[in-house]
Amino acid sequence: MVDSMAKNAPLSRSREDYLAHIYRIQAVGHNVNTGEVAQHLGVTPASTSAMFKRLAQEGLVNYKSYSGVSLTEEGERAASHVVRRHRVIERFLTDILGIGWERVDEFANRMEHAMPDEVLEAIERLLGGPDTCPHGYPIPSEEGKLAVATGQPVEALVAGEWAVIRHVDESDTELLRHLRERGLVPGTLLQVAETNLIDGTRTLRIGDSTLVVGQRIARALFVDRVVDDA
Amino acid sequence: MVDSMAKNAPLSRSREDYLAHIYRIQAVGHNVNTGEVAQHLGVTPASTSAMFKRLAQEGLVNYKSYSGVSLTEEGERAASHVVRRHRVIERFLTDILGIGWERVDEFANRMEHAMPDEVLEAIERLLGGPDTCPHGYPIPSEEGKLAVATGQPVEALVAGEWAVIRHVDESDTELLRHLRERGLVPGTLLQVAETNLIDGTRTLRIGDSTLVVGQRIARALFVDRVVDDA
DNA sequence: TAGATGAGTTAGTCAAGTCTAACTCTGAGC
DNA sequence: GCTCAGAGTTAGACTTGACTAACTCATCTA
Ligand SMILES: [Mn+2]
Ligand SMILES: [Mn+2]
Ligand SMILES: [Mn+2]
Ligand SMILES: [Mn+2]
Repeated sequence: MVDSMAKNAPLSRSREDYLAHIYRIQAVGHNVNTGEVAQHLGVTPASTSAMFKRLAQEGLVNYKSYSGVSLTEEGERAASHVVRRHRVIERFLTDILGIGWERVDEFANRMEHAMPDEVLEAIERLLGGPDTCPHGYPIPSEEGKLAVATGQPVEALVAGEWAVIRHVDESDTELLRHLRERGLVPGTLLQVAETNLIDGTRTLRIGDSTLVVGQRIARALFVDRVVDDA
Repeated sequence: MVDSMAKNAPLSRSREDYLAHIYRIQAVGHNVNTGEVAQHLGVTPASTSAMFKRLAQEGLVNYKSYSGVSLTEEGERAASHVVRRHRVIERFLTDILGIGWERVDEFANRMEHAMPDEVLEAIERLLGGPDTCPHGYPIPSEEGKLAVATGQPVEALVAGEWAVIRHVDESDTELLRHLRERGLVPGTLLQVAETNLIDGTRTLRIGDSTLVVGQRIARALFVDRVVDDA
């Protein structure tokens, strides 16, 4: 309830993008350095440094020169709102409008900054309160609570293990189309039948069919192990 | 087909707003002066002058100092796209999301700049190709063709005349709520039963009921006369 | 433990878009 | 035809957020 001197000016588009990317990097446990943020956002490290300083001044991140940033409580609140908008919009685009999941991340990146709260809430009601985006990432609640994204890359599994796909890397359009065409979507149960350590390929069993995938895919699919109690 | 040196950089949000407002003013036959645009956009006349110069340089408007602007062919194409997005979004907000018509203009003003073409087309398909916004204004076609908005204010009618509401002024939230509650929406048939020239009120007959309205409403309702062939 | 390497920061510049204050043009009324 | 009020324009400043080029710091290696 303490409002901590909140000037209620809405955040600029730029700030929202920086915060959301910091949030996503933080969510996978990495510590957030200038270069990684710059790369994700397609700006120079110099610009990122400048923005880190502004965000720190405004109390949205903790920033120590040469050692990266972390979100403050206020920054995390703001960031989770943006990520929430992003993921709900993605769901809307795929589920209601029928747009392919390989394109919705890009579209949501634009739309996430221009969506009034009331509109977002109406969309969420229409969708029936989804809890993940189409790529499997959890949607933060209104209050900023986020279900922890479990999962590790298929690369980490050994032959014989069963697993369920939880989420997939959403940054590569080509790869996403590829995955969907092969049924490699969140929720799918699979078994690693064979791992070929020479060339990095894996043979996956999905239902009745088998599929050989290379390293690129083995790193983009995040799964939870399932105990084989057959 | 002639591309006339089109650098395909997308227009800035600001340019889109200026162009769209110029378009709307031009559509009702007014000539477009600095002050009116400035007022609509909530900026100073100085800023508007500066933008007129930029738009002229880019070939989007014809501009002669001290005598206003008009859209070039290219400017009209760009402007009609923005207005089209605005009005389709309004329809989406009212018809699919159930948001009240008094708020959708404001929301659409933000969203109109962040809506990819593919998303807009999908929304339009979902709506079944609407041809007006919720307030009755025509939606320009993809190619920029616009059905002419007919209609004159109720103020212009004399006692006894019948008319159909075509569109309503959409800028005033309070007024819009008021109108909807009284059934004064596009498509409604009414008769001016009486005009009181002393205080500017009119008595309207709608279906079985009558309604006394003042000047504010009489100027906000745009109607087409209907011949009374009873 | 002294470099060297590369990530990160600072300094300086730029473009877009806004503002205020001071000006200049236009046309309505005399 | 003057004149002058008000609409419109110019001048100059500011903010945001980006860039390049030159620097500085941290760390890893020899
Ligand atoms: Mn974005
Ligand atoms: Mn996603
Ligand atoms: Mn707008
Ligand atoms: Mn409308």
